[in-house]
Amino acid sequence: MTPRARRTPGSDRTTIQDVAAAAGVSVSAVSKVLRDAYGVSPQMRERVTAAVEELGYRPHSAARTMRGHSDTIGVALNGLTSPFMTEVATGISEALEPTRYQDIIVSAGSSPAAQQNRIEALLDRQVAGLVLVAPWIDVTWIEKTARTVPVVTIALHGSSENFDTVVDDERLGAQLMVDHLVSLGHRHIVHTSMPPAFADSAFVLSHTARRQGYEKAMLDRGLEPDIIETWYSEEGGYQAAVRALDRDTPPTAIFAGADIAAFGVLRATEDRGLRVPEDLSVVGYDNIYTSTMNRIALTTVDQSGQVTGAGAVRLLLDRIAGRAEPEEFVVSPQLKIRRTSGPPRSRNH
Amino acid sequence: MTPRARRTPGSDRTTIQDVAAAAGVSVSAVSKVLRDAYGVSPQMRERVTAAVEELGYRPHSAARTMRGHSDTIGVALNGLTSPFMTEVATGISEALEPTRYQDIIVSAGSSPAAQQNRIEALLDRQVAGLVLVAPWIDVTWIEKTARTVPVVTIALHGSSENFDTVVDDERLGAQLMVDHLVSLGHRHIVHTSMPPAFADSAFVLSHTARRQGYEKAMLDRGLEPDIIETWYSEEGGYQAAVRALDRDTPPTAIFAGADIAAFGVLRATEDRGLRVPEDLSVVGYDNIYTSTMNRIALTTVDQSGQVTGAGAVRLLLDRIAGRAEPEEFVVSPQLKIRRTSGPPRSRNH
DNA sequence: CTGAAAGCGCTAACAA
DNA sequence: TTGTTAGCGCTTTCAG
Repeated sequence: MTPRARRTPGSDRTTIQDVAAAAGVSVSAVSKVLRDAYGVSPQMRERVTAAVEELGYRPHSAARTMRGHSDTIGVALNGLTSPFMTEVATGISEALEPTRYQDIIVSAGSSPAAQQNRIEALLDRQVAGLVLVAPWIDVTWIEKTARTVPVVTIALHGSSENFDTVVDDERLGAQLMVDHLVSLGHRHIVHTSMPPAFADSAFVLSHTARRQGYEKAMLDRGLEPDIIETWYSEEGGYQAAVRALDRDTPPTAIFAGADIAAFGVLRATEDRGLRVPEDLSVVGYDNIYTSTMNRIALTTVDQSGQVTGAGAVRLLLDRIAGRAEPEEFVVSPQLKIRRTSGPPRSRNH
Repeated sequence: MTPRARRTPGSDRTTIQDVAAAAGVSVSAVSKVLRDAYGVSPQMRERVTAAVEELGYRPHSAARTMRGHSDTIGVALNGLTSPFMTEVATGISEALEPTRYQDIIVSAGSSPAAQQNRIEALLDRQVAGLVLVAPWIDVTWIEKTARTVPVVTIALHGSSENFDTVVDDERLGAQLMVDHLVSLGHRHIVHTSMPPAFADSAFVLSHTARRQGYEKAMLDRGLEPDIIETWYSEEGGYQAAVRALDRDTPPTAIFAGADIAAFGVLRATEDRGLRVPEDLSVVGYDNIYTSTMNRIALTTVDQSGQVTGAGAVRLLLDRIAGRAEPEEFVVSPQLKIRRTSGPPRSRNH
């Protein structure tokens, strides 16, 4: 029962061989018990379980993986800094809790090349499935990848062939917000956005869907869309606000594409001594924690990161189990009216 | 039945064998080129590289791992919700960028059992090293683990034997804050903390170090420490503030152990119509993004998550390279004086 | 119901 | 300098 001389690193590791020897059974028996495979007698199960317990045995993940048995789900985020991202990640982890899968997260960065690189690294690790959150990557590449491994994307709007998608209904969310502002009396509403991720594609990322929702909602009400393209960041929001407020006829409301950008807008109003919402209504999208604080009280749109993450997991597990037709899971947004929006001052007429 | 008929192991994957065949050389030659090992002729290198390129070959990570060649660093966080955590994680990723290692992150949860479980899962994946951020785990277990795999902890204060530590000098940070408040004229300063992680141990986690720093600083100035133990959360801060303000002689300043708790304190002041800092100074620790906003402008202590993460990587790589003696890397905190702290109202005597 | 044995893709002796 | 080959720890036919 002495395993032959080991010479590799990690020589003190308990292997399935050790367990088999201790239990006085074959390795395949141990393997079967471990995997709950069919055809093991209760007493065999018991002996093995006891040996596993006693030796503190844990299966070698890489060895399993080599036989095509990965129980790892890879999650690629394009950064940990956005609270929505982390909420999604938390939702994924929680949804995976009761399953045999565990997730590993990589922060993939925002450049397409870096993201692709990190995702390939995940693939090299033979993940059982992939969740791509707001992938800033050519969709044909995703389609190709999805033919090899189950994939579900989050925040990518469009009809996929080989992977599933989970999206917030951002067109609706943007519409809710425009409705809110219009009902307050606003006519000139600026939206801050950022450049589309894909040049010519049937797919768009969240921010573009928000922008489209805004455009349509404005047009539907006979109002003229007014979009300023910067970036979803505090500074981006600030820049956009400066540009909007420098105009001859500044807007009465600024609808930032993201809460973080709305904070930049807020900073611009403070710089100029404008009161919110009396002089300018400022609203966002995402409902991150900071927005809920009493001193901020930003009117925004909430999309549950928890629900989003959990939906992605459900779809992914389905797909791992064999489903091949693409599915889409749509999360409903919810308007959160707080104190940064109000009726415009009737400044003229 | 097998649900995953799609990916028969070996069917569509390009292996090192394929590359060898395509290049007309042996597998070991390919392996050597891939690993930049000694003893390959330039022309061999070129042929192999060309074949790798053409076939789009990528090494199978699990197979490498089985030969003891992991290039994965595991990072265990006890949650993604704390901005400091994510900043550290970002720092780690960035510091790993130029190396051959890549990090994978697991959100380990806050219960010791769950954390241990997730860390073991990382170990099963044969990581080359481990970064444990604020591990809420029995240190003897960490010591034991660290004898098997290189480990560095973040936010764990104490002298380790088998692993390295990166800490913010939180005792100093707390002292800076007490100094600041005292110099403003405060005498009665309440500190909000949370229960120590370890019952009897030479090790303490950040929050306990902050508390110790506060206690010592108060005592050094002949002032009486006044600690309320709740939790580092908005609600925890709120509860602590309620208890402090309900006293016969309420404090003139509350030093929350974390910014997030300070926000709860702020909410309590709003509930009671207290002005900050006129009626009460409120300060925190961490300098998270929200605290920097103009509308919050929380006085706090900054500890760079970037520097912390990068420090952890440096130590870990050193240790992987062979260093055995434990090292400690101390990050200096910095006081950020903003608008929630000011002189106490001279209400009486 | 149980066990022997053949690999999974790769690295590292060891030979040539 | 290059190639051959024996495993790493596990799963999985396929016999017993």
